[in-house]
Amino acid sequence: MTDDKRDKVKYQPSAIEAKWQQKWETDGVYRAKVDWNKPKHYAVTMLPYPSGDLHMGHWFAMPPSDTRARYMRMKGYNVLFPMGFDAFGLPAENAAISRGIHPATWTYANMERMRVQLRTMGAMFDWERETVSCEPAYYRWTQWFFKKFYQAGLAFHGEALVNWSPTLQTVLANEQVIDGKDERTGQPVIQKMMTQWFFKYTRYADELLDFRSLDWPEPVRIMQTNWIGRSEGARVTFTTESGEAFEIFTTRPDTLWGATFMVVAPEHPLVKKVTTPAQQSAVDAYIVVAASATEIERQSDDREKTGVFTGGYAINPVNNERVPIWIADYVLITYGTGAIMAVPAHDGRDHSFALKYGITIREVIRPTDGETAPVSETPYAGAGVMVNSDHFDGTPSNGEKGRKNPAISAVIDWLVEKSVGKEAINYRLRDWLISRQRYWGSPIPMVYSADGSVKPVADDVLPVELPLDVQITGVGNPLSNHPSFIDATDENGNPVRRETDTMDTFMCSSWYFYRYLSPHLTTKPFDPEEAAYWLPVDTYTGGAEHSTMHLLYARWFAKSMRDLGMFDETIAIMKQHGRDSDVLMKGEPFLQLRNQGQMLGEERHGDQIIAIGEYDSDTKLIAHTVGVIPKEGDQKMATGEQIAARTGAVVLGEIMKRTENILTVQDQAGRVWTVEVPETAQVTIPGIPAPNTVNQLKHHLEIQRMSKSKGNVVNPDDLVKQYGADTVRAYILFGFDWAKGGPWNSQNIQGVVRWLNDVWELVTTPPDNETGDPSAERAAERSVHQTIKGVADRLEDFNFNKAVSELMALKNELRVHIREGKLSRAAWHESMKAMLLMMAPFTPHIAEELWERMGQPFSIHQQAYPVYDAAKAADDVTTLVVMKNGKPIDRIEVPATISEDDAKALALASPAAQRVLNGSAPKRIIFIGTRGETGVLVEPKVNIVM
RNA sequence: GGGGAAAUGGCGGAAUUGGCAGACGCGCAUGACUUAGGAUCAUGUCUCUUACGAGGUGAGAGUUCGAGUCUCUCUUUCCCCACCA
Repeated sequence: MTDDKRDKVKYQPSAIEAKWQQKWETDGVYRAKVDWNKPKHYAVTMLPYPSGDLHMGHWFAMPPSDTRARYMRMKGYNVLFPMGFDAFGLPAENAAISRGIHPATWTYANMERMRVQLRTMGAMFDWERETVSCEPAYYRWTQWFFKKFYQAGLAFHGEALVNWSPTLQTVLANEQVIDGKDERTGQPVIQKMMTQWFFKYTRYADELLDFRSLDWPEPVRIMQTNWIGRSEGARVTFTTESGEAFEIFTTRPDTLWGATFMVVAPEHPLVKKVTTPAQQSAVDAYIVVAASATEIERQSDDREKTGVFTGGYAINPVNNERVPIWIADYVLITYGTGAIMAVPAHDGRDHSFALKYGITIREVIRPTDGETAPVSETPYAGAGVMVNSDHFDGTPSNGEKGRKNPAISAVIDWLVEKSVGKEAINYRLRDWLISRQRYWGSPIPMVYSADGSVKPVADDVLPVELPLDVQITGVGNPLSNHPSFIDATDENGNPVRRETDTMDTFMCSSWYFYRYLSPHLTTKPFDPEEAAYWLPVDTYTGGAEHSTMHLLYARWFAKSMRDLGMFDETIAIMKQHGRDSDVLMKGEPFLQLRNQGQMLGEERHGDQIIAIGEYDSDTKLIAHTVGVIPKEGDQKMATGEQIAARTGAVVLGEIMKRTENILTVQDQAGRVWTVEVPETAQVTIPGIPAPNTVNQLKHHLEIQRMSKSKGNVVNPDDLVKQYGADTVRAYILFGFDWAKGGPWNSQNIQGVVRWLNDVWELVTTPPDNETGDPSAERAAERSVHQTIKGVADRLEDFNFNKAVSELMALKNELRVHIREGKLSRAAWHESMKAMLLMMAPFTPHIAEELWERMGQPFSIHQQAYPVYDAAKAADDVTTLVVMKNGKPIDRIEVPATISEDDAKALALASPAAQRVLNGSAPKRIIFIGTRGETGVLVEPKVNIVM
């Protein structure tokens, strides 16, 4: 290394990153302004909850989204990429309870810290549009939406089960309840009915099933479809012996004649009316037990299906048969009508219930083909013909649901004629329960008059402000204990009592991307002038865990807003500008959706294992005994080593991987062993009762979610300090499949450290030569243009890791040419410029710094993405792969313009082909190859079939 | 229980439409340079085989000239299930 180079300025992220972040901010480089002369791109990444510190999960979500947004900007779009905080929620109250800090103090302090941290990402957030959901200026409009929905009949009062802690006199979140007990106090939690506010979610159920205008991942569409859970069937009215009518929903009205008992949810109002004195105590006891289980537990098969006979009977309207009414917790009051007819012959759950309690099983659908076990043994849910069903006997039931099944169709018509039932569609989707009995949320802007009637507060007094002078103790609801909040007067001066429920925070996050458009507007939730230009969101990115709830709520909101005319003004302005407004009429907030995966904690070192057996090869052991040695078990480990020394046929080390019964074990010397554990081997795992199996060893090598309690949290601030934001960004983009996530690895980051150092070195060290080697310069130009296309294609598809790998490969190749002195200064200049432009979305700071050092005008982030030239990217030669039955046997360099016939001839003449053919004639010769844009053959292959 | 996804070298991952499996990195090995190296540079690095070759994408079957990719069965792991956000 020459002295000249040693004196050069090294790449020091800390010296450049803060400088450029400040410059970008002062120059307003990322301010997004409406400009009808430019195409727009509205990119949103799900806004964070201000939990305290920015964690790797935020870094994993945001910089990639930023990279994509920056790329779109360089492609010529006017890009809006805002940021905000979803600032209401439970953790703030938990902090208040455990640390005595007011939720507002805690939340605002967290946001202050996170803003600073967010800025270190070097993202193009337009901070002038920052939106914070817990500010009165924001939740004023959240309340306004509630009021509009209420006035339109979309909001209503209803009953719902909640987790109620009698000790704390408060409602608990599901996550606060563990094994039926409050996680904080360990006191029992029961399921209690409460009057709550709902939105009519199911009104849009069918429209929400339509994804035709959306570019969304298939799994999300499937999950939402299943979540909505549309099922076709019938509602049938049964009556009790005393004449009480009640409805059931069934998808199988064709099996009505096989209903040998009824099951109602323990919470069903009918229970009180039909329970006989003899059964009263058993029913009461069962209801108490059922109240302690959550819905997920109740639907779980881990629990045995239980139930109690009420003593009451219903009359089956189709045959006037007397059927017993049971209660069982597998029937949920929140689904359907909370009551079912049980047909044990043709439903699995009903079948096991009937067997357990000795209830009659009657076949009413008989399979027409094949041998089938009798229904007394196995329920039958397939196609067949109706039997034991009066005049319907012989009607074919084809196994389909709804009208597509002739048996169901015929029975429904008959039920209607008899006025005992009707065709019905049931949704698994329930109405949206938006009430929360919590403090730290937006108050619901409703008041109760003395006569018990309820009405919204007047628009001009919105927002109903959340009082700050409250004591958060964890007992009771602070708002219910706050007289000056509760007692109010209406616009006529009459005394009223305020609603003390606050809103589900999903309400806040259902419309924040409209508020970004005009966060300071005081007259409307959003400015139609801005909305007409920016809406809808073009690209929405975030975690897949929001697939069903948040995303469905936001879609519901958009459809409701559309139908309430809230986009009318916006649409009028769009039309003035000649923009297609149909996109808003679809009521879809996010046109394109992409999910990132989850960042996991660094792989934990697993426990040591000792495997004793016989060597099968130098690196493989067949074990007859396998034991786990806990980390703290040093003495035992010493014993293990002694055994190792004595017998030799021992492997002692850490499990790296397990596939079936094959363990990969790394010993302390770093050698990797394969340990096969036959079924006969004895496995000992401390803490797990014997006999143990090799499958249970999985717990000893698990990769874990990052969490403070597990002590595997990687702090992004430390990484930024150590490596710089660009390096952290680059590693996140390069080291993972973004859609999948994965475990953090602190070693792998070295790869991108070297990449950026190399780029720095290349750009800051111009070659001296005025002329270069033409073929090398052509090769460099070709690589640059292939990379321009490669990176762009990858970014379109959110394949960040492959995009970075192509940039690395380009750097590698250019470096070789430059080191060999084969690029002229001009060629170097051109290729470096293109490389920096391509890098700018990924590593914005170093790209800007080097751009400046090359004497280019500020800012690189206001330049266009390099233009791809197919002719310059074209290859002169390509590799022809010769295959035998699909397996490559030879490779031949050929001109890229080679014809199919020439390729076949060359392949057959190749030495490898001659050898495998050995004089015989091939069965077939298949040519595989596509012509690229320039007519050049891409990956030509010849497959010789023998 | 219901729903969704995933499984590729020692590790992260790549393979765009069914067409050269392992790109790009990490790590490791050997060498060079160095007072030094956790810097840098060079070379190598799926497995088996002395070689010729053969095999190989969680397991098993199938479709195909050709399967990591499509179909079926199975195993394992992760995520979501309505008051966490």
